[in-house]
Amino acid sequence: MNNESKKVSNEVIKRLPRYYRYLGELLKNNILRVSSKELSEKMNVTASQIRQDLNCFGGFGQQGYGYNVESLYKAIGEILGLYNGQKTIIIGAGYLGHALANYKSFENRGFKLIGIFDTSPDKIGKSLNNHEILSMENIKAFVDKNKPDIAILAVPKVAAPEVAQQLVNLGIKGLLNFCYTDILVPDDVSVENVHLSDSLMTLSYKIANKNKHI
Amino acid sequence: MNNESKKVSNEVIKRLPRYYRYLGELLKNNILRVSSKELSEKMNVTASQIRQDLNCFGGFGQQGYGYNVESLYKAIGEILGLYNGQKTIIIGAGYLGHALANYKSFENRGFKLIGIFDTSPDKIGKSLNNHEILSMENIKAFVDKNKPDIAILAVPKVAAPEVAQQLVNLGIKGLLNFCYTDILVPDDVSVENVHLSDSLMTLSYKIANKNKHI
DNA sequence: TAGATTGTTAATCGATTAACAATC
DNA sequence: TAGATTGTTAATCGATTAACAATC
Repeated sequence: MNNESKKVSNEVIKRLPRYYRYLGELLKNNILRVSSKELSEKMNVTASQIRQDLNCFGGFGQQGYGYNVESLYKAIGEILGLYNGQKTIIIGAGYLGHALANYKSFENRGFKLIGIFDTSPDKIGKSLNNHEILSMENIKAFVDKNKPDIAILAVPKVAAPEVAQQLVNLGIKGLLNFCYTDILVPDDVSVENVHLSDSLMTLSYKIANKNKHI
Repeated sequence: MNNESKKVSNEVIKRLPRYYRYLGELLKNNILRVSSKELSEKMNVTASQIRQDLNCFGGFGQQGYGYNVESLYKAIGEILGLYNGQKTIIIGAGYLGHALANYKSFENRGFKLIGIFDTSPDKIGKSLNNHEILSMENIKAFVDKNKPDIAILAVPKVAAPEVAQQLVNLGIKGLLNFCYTDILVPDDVSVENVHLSDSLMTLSYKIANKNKHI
């Protein structure tokens, strides 16, 4: 579609949310302008990297002045697709599902929670953060009707591959996967994994090998 | 301490848990040996990368044969510090704290949950996965006595910096941070962040820009 | 032994940093 | 205008991949 775009590296993309967060803080503190140098000191990265990263998407700054905080904040939000009102469903109403359903940043960042699903009769029909927990039996009808953009997978690990497959078949194009398994999807579907075990093990490594890194 | 060790890059460290997971699967399926080529096909990485990564820590394979699954699995577990029985506490007994306290992989990977803390009188004294929720007022005494290795931060964002500081002052050397804020710690303390908002935004970007990546 | 596959060195590729002309 | 800071090119650094001798 956009034929002038060169490939933006994954490293850059992973840094965008962090820029967005720091700019949001500045905005909250009524700071109107920031230079790459100032921002780099706050964020503990190089000014050069910030300028390179931003210039993947366009020239947002002004020589001699720096960047307008508000307009850069909005531009990055735009790039991240946060103003698309992405409709989100949560699959699995266990503790993790509860935590996610009550997660404030959700709505704050432009995501709209539109449904929560589970298979357990104990949970179906109950209310969670103003949403009725729906039966997985109704998921097809729901997705056909409401066309969610993102599904958050918070089911037990064993159920993950089947549920993921089902969601992909129904046409969901984005999965946030909390299950401790890699999920195979077609090329036109995006998956982002949150593997708590991996984070915990990485931390464990760092603690165990701290002396080697000082 | 280990003066022959060259610095292991962060990229390599982040991949170790995934190797560990795949080797665990092989082991579960009674597969005794694996070559870097076979593993690379399963994991969708290059065989060269696997061999390079492993050789940061030693020669675990055997020419003409490949790797013994069980001994490599154990070796990586060792490297990750999973057999150190790392004592872990959870700070914050909200939905996220509940999800974490009930997280099975925890104990499966050698971490020992030894305490859960909260500030809310509603929660203190209640039981969570066989642990009594303790008051934050008692944290100093608890840490002094039980010397936990890892603290998982699952408190509201506003409380995060103060609580983190408190934990560091008490001598905790590892923090798993679920709060949406960067935490500043001394050099001898390790922090691993799990920023759900970041993952969600990265996913949002991928969905919004899918066409550019095919 | 012949075949397979490692460990390791060398080549390539990509990401980060530095430098500086352009320009506000 | 002079000073500041960007956008962008060039240099450096590091990570990934390829190649192959060593060896089981």
